[in-house]
Amino acid sequence: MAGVIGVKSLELFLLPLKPLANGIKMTDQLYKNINNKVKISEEDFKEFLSLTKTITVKKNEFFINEGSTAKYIAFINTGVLYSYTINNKGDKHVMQIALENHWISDLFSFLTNEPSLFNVQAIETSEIILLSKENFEKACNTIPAFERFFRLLIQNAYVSSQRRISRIYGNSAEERYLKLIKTHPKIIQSVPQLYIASYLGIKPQSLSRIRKNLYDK
Amino acid sequence: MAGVIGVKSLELFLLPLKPLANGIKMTDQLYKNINNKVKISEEDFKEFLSLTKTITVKKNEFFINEGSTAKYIAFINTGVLYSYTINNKGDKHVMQIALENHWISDLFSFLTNEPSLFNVQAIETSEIILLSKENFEKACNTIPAFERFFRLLIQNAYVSSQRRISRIYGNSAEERYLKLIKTHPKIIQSVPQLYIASYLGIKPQSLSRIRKNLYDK
DNA sequence: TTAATTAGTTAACCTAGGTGAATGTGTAAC
DNA sequence: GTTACACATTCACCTAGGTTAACTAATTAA
Repeated sequence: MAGVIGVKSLELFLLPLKPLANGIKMTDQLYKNINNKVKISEEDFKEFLSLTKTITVKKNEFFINEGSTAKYIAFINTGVLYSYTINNKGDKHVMQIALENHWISDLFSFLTNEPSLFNVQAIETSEIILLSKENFEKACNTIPAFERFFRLLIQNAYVSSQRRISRIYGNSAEERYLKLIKTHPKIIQSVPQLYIASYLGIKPQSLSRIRKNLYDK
Repeated sequence: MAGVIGVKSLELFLLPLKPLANGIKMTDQLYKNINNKVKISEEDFKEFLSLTKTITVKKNEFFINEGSTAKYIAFINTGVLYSYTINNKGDKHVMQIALENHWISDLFSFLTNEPSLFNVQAIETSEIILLSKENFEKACNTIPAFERFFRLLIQNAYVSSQRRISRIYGNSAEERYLKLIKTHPKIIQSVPQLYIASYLGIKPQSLSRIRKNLYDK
């Protein structure tokens, strides 16, 4: 499969996890992210944290490989990851771009243990907090707020994919591009344009042209 | 909102539910549909059935109105329903077409009690089995197999919307049309072409042209 | 530091699908 | 019945985005 050659899978890098330099600040971001959706006590959060491990994914390293089961769900502390499929014609399609303070995984594979349909890869070296399937279930069973949180996460993933279909059908590529950079301005600096183009469903040349038209105006 | 005028909402028709003529056969289909995913005992199924009510939705009647909360999830015994949004430009986009032996609702609204983003309407007079939110929760709490079944239903809805995005990005309208009628041949007889076109993300004229090209070959 | 890749831009040309308008067809309403 | 309206087809023309290819940055590897 094109692109996979020469890049080691994350699995190899999982065990040697190093303690964080700025541990407090980073988990703070995760705490806010969760607390934004469900109210959790600090004790519950600490218990949850003990179930996670924080690792560094190097640029272009794989977090999930298409065909293997997604064993983790990840919260991005710093950095950017993206997920994509390669269809039977050999075209790559970016499905998700996940910036700092967002979650990423192949949720379906993670939940069902079925082989993943996506590759998930780091766009830049990123620090991510991992929750394994096993500990995910532990957290859901022992901390009711987390069960609720993850249910919301899944629901939101579903809704945003529905919204994306509506956007594809109802808006031109230019409109979708403008919407994207308006809601996620950081994406321009941190994500190569060819991935943004793919996410929007167009070719890199077309995105170039669209940008030219926009800035000529 | 265009299309809504003169068509009564389902809510008005909910109470006078009539007993089914061919009750046994119909619930049989539902039993198979559930049992296909999770193994349930006949007693559990009967308990589940007692939580549902079967009604008739007349042609063009609304099952869910955009903006109001989806109070029910429906299993289609006979007939066809479809869901759609109307975006801010006034364009209608068909999001789901649900034939006999399928489930339909606005899952997000149903699960969260948020206002629905979709209209769900009967394409032809249909006989549907309804489960209310209240009884959905009862079923999930008292019958573990049902909790599992509905979790699977939600997961599948999510995956199929992801797959749809891949299909839109990687295939031409003609390819998507061929794929659709191959997997759901019944759709041609029971769904007006303009809805099929909208579901595929193209205009009715374009679908006509595509069909012409196909059958000229 | 340089060679080799990978990413981005531009331009000429092509094509799938959109648009608008005319025409036909089936079916519901009176 | 016939009037009306919603659906389908066809055609001529238009346009957003694809394709190919040449050229220029940027990165990365050696």
